[in-house]
Amino acid sequence: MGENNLTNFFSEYIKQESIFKQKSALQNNFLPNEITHRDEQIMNVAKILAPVLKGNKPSNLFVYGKTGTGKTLTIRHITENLMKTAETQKIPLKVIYMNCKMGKVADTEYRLIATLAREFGQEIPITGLPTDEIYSIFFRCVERAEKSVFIIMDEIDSIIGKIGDEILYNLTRINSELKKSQITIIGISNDLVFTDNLDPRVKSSLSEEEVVYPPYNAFQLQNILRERSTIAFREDAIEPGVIEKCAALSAREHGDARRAIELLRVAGELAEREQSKKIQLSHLDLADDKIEKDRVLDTILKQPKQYHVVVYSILKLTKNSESVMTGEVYDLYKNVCNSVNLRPLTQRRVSDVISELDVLGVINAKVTSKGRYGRTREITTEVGPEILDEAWKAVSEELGL
DNA sequence: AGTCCACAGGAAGGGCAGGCGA
DNA sequence: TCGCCTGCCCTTCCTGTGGACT
Repeated sequence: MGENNLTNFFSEYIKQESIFKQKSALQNNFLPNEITHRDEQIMNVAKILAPVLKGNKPSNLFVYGKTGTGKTLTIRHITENLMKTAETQKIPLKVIYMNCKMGKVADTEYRLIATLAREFGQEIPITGLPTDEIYSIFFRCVERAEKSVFIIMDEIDSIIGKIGDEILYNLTRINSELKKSQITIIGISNDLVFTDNLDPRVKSSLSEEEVVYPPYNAFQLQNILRERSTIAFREDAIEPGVIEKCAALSAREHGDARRAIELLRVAGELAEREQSKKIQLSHLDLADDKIEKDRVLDTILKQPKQYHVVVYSILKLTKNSESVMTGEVYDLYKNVCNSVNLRPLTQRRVSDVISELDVLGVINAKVTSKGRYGRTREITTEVGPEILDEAWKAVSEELGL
């Protein structure tokens, strides 16, 4: 492309009206004014938390629901409103939001409590203090603040899985020693059976109240998408039927609104890149593929090198035949390892790698018996051919083959 | 009915990194 | 800062097994 062409392209690009009016409305940290189809949950949570406005301690609360059911969104919505009211009424309230999945912030007991204490302006060394000390520092901070404190622990299942439930026990116990302040814990979890694995003492004190968020159905997703799209897109930027199809595609999975919104955003981006004036049904299909492709590629590339060799071997073998067996994969795997100077893992381990890849949804591996010819896994690749191609290219390149 | 293939997948332990308490 | 502990990856060794073949 010559220089003039390029200049033309850029000036044309500026002139071209964007499909988007406010793209941030489709970003996942967007906080809409109105939340659709969650009235019941919002009212329940609001009733549980409201006593704080009269100086009483609200019950601890647990919120369950699969991803994209509006848990984080509604809790943020409610607490923000609560804060406003508390401010005008001069009620001392502090809300701390923590996402427990964020590494380095809240992935150990020490860090988590330290993060909480820092919220009160307390300086805490990154390491070095005994955990007891951290607790008492935190305790003093809270007591000095003379406030009602809400601690929102999002994705709480992920830390409890990692560091155990003792931390929750300690946090709830602190409460009985506080005189001028009080702590209310709001746990948010994707895992519906999460509390079953908790220590009974923790369980009873923590899930004093529970609110469950069911998945959205296709109809509800449509409404949500409509609402967001009127903010996000120019008028008439969407062909009829697009919203309906987008909702249907996502409802088919498990009513994940986050995914539905992402799908619409990616479709919009693709439409814009094609310089199309409207989002069409075909853009949705492309977006669906793109998201899946990115997901698969992402998960593959995130794995260590050994896994790449296994994936490489599987992809190479499945080019010629529908399905392959563990043994074939392992033979090729060993050869490939030799040619890229990598010490091969044992078959036992590769067998585990294969089943891990299966769990990740990169491949399909089913144990079958071939009778006289043994028992093995039948490995197939279920994702589309163009995804395989990209994966193949990425992995080959990475291995230098 | 019995054999036997080609693995699956459990158990135990080695070795290593990274975090923890002192 | 250093040893200790823990969790993770991996190996070794092992037993288990569905069904085509004899």
